[in-house]
Amino acid sequence: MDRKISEKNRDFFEQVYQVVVLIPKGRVTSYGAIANYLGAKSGARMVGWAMNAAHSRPEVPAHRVVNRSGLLTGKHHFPAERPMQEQLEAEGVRIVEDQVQEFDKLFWDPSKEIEDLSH
DNA sequence: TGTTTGACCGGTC
DNA sequence: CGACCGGCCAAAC
Repeated sequence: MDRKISEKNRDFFEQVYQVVVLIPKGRVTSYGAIANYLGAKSGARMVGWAMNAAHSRPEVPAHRVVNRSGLLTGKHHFPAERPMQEQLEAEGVRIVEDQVQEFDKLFWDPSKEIEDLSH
C-alpha cells in the first residue's frame, strides 16, 4: 500500500488536517477512524489534540469530526456564535441531543473513501 | 524531567 | 447502561 497521505508530511497534525478537510459536506467521521487511517499508531487522542490545534486552520472542518458514537463531544471547543451542531445542521446533518442521527449512514471512513491524496 | 491531562477507543464488569 | 481500566502519544504544568 502507498504511504499514508504523503511522505512530505512530517507532522502528525498536518496529516490529520489533510484527512479532515477531505470530509465531504454533510458527512462525519470519528477521531478513531482518522487515527486508524494514519496507521493507528498515534492514537485517537492525538486526533483530538490536532483538532485542538486546528483553530489556526480555518480550512479544517473540525465539526465534521465526532467520537465513535457520533456524539458531539468536542462541541464545547467551538465558538458560541457558531456551535458545532449548528454547522452540522447547516450541512444537512440531523442532530438530537448532541447525537448525530443516522451516524452509520453519514459516517465517512477515510481508510475506505480516500484512494489517493496526492491531488 | 516526572506527572497529569486530553475534542478517544475497546474491552470488561 | 453506567463505571472503570489500559493503551496510545503529545502538550502542559
